[in-house]
Amino acid sequence: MDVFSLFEARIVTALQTLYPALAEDTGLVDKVTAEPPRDPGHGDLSTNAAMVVARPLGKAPREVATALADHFSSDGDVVSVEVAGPGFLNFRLADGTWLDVLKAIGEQRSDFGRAAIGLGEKVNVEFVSANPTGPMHVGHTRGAVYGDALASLMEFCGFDVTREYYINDAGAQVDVLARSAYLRYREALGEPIGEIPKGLYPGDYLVPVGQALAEEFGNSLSGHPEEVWMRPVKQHVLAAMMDLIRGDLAKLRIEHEVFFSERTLHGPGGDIEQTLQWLRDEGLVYQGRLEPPKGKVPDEWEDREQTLFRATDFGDDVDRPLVKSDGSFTYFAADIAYHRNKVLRGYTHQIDVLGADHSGYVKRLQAAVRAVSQGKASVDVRICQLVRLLRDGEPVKMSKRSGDLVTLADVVDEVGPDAVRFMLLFRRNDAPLDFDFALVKEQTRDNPVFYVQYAHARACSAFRTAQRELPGHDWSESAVWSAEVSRYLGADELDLVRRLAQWPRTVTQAARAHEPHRVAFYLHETAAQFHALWSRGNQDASLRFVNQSDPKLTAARLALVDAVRIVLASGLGILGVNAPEELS
RNA sequence: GGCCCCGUAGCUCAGCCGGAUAGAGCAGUAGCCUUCUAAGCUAUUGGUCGCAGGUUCGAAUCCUGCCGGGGUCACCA
Repeated sequence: MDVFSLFEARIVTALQTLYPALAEDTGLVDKVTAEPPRDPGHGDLSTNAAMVVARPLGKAPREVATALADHFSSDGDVVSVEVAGPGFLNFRLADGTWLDVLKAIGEQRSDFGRAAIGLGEKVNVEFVSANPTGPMHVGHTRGAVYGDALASLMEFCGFDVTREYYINDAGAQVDVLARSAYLRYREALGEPIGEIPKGLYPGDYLVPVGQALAEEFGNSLSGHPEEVWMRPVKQHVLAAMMDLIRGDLAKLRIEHEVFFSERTLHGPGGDIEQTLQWLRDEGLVYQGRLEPPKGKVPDEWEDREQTLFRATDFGDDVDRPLVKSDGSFTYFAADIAYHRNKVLRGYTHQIDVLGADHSGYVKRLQAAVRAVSQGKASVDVRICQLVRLLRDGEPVKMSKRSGDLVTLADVVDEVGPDAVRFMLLFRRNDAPLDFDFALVKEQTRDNPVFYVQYAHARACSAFRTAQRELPGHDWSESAVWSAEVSRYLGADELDLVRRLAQWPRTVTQAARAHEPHRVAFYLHETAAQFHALWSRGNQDASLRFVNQSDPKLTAARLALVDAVRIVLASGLGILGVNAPEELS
């Protein structure tokens, strides 16, 4: 139950009743908004309706507003309507309306706020897709958490979501990986290997892979040319790397439903060839030359005729090569085929979560999806900006060359999945982020993760307190909801209900914008309001949720506390953060 | 040089599809615990929303140009 969207619909209906000319205007619903005013002094709900329709009606905004106000003045849910400013309409809603919301929370519980805007539509969220050449490093973490939370958020809004991981297992880097693993295999057989040659992966994580290879194959792969061992080693090491990555993701509570292998797109008759043929049939491929990039020309620039995709027809800046000089397909050719594959699997809504270094890649992906779906599908490419790790206020240095990258596992093991997830989601994805170890591990209100979890734990503790101080009553979470909330809840409590009533609205807006950080901010603000209400009991014991002399009052207040708990748990659930019942 | 992202209080950042007097946290200042609820709360100081135009009833928000910071730029993945 979303009070605001409910009123939005009623206001539109009222407008069309008052002004039949508006019945034709189907765009009206999109333009008219009903939202909580920024200044609570303006009431509970404010609409721009009069200002939006005034011009097409040829009337003054305030005149329309007055007519609307009259229309709603006899409404039972409305206590007062006022025309304000240039033509705003400010509603003050009856307490009963808010108490209805509270009851709805008690009835719907974890389903409160769940929306149907997705209409079961299929959405594919592709995220992480880290190269399968080693463990995940911190740079991958943000995209991983963002993609997962976004997927959960959209599921909560009624989308049929698939979490997908694209495995880049087709390029030359995988051969390098196999060679690196082969070296470790020889090492495991007791051969001296000395320094890891340049160009191979030096990481220790390949040592166990070499040992496993030795166990599986004995020395049967030893002393043979690459043609003999490349296939089995590659297969083995790829599987091992994906296990490693899945393990890293599991630490963050992330699980993909689909792992899509790039390799399966290649080969005769494969998706890439089919896609290329299809593009040729559509006249979207041609042989041509590209201008060298403006500014500084790369040293190895070679002017040659290439097989090009007409990306500019679909909004890209230049046409893009599909075939490399050695005759193999470009990465982008595979990517077109991959996104076409997703379209053929029925995903008209695609979301790609990429790292900051891929920002230049956005337009060509959108062009690709537009082309292969003939405009029927679209992809929203979300770029996650860099995370800077801080320890004692100093940036943590990460050198790729020396191999001392900070891994995802290092960070999660140190601060825990809850803190990592919340901190990364407590910021817009497209803004850079500082991750301060000291702050994230702190257990004070300065740490937003802790602050929200503490609010949840406090809510739970109120029930335990009731049990202790008022024994003999049923203080289960289901029992308190039979309380007479209308009789016992005061103005400050209703203010908290007003905030809880914004939860459904927050959810749908965050989902539409693909911005899970809005959920995190909402939770933080809700926690703050709850903490404030709680603390009134420090000054005045009669304001405490648990009142030893009045079980009925206690029950009513605990219903509210439970509602807070439900919404906090629901939001934390979407973010993939635990909602602990008590803090240790 | 092209493209993308960012520019809001001393610091870190929100600002919902354009909405009313631009918000929060930190830092600063002034308060609240011999803990049934202080891992918390209350009050308060502080801003030419990078600059200049445009669109309109109304712009931090949309458009254009500039300034500053970051990323990226045939064939790598």
